[in-house]
Amino acid sequence: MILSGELPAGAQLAEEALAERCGVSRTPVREALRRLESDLLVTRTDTQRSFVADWSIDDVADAFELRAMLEGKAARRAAERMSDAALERIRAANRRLGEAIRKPVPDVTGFLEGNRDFHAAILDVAGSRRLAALLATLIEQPVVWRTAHHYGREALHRSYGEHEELIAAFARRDGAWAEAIMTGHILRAYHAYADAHRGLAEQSQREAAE
Amino acid sequence: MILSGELPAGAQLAEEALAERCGVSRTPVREALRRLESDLLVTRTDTQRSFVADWSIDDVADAFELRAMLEGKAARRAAERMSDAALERIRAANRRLGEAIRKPVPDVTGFLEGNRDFHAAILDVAGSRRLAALLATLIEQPVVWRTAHHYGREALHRSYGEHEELIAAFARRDGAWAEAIMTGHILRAYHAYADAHRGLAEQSQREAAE
DNA sequence: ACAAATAGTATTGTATACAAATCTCAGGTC
DNA sequence: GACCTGAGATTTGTATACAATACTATTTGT
Repeated sequence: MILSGELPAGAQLAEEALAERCGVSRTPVREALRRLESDLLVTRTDTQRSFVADWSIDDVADAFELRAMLEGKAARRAAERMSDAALERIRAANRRLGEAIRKPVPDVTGFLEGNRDFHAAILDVAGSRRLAALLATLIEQPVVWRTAHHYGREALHRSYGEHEELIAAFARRDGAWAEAIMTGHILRAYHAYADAHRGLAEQSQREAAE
Repeated sequence: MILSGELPAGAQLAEEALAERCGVSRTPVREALRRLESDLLVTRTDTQRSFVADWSIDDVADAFELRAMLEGKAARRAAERMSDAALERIRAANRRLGEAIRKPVPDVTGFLEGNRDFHAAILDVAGSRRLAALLATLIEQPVVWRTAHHYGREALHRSYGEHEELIAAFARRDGAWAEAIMTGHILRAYHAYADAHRGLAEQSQREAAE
């Protein structure tokens, strides 16, 4: 509900109300709220009231910056530990992603699935449960999720191309190269989002002026 | 209980049993288990049974490596945003730490408090809620907690000295310098732990041989 | 008119009951 | 002897009730 915007930023999340809305009791709602809070999607006041977190543009930059660092680190470790079997799995994920975006109408859902598999496979090879746990809290964020739908065809193809370059770095077991490409890959995604967001903000300003 | 070793690695954590042991109902026990699970202090099987996580030496290395990276990043950001007031707060924390270790019998608890304040102040100045959230899951770990008690007087003084050097980097607003010192500071703590741990392992092997 | 107090409402915390899933182990089969 | 099967015991998931806390709005005193 938060991701889809059904619950706007700042809305109070009363357990009872959510429970009724979802057709369950307060117990599972409480656990969900705790999890969302640890992901910073929900904030709590000092008196334990929950609200939908308000993601300022600075928060978004912050999240992307950290994600760039951690995914870069993961790519470096993955390159240093890459097996032939794992490399093939990563290649397969990017092939699927490539097919999705070459369709007459780009298949954004297919792109997202391939993208997820691609990054998950790298994280597996990196072999750090802790790194995986930290990244898990950063990747399923509202911003990441909404971004892809704003992508144009050329942005999708650029992602595919960067993935291919990562695969080249993995094939050579070059950790430094892999880290550099991955860091750039994430930061480019951030700027694509920031540009789109700026565009949207200006558009709503124009609308307000009319 | 996990930190003190009262619950050994691998022990099953049944909600009912813990609830009785702590004199509360299952509800708060469940929430605590979820939190500990997200900190990787507790693991769950695919069928939702909880056990005390087994921290291999590789897991410890993993945690320290990530902590070194993230605290290094925090130190860099802090140096770039440092105010005079914040710098004074950091200096005060290290003064307290210095007094604790100069006593006839080093005050380890005082050292730990000063150390915590020192690192917390840096994290505040770094100004990234997200970075703070990620680090929170890494710092209160069993290993970190037990390590300080193995420290000798010279190790405590070395920590104090490294903190002083960090303060010098902060005073000059030199992010790269601060990051380098902080990364080294954490990695040195890791190797101090690893050495002590190796010593303990050999000792228990000798005991088993008798 | 403004601030403090207070009563009533809303919300969260905890305990408990029962349902659903999982595990254990004895007994049977090949 | 190894492997399946199923009944009983354990354990977790969810619903619900009540207690404790926090919020809101009205009243009351200055």
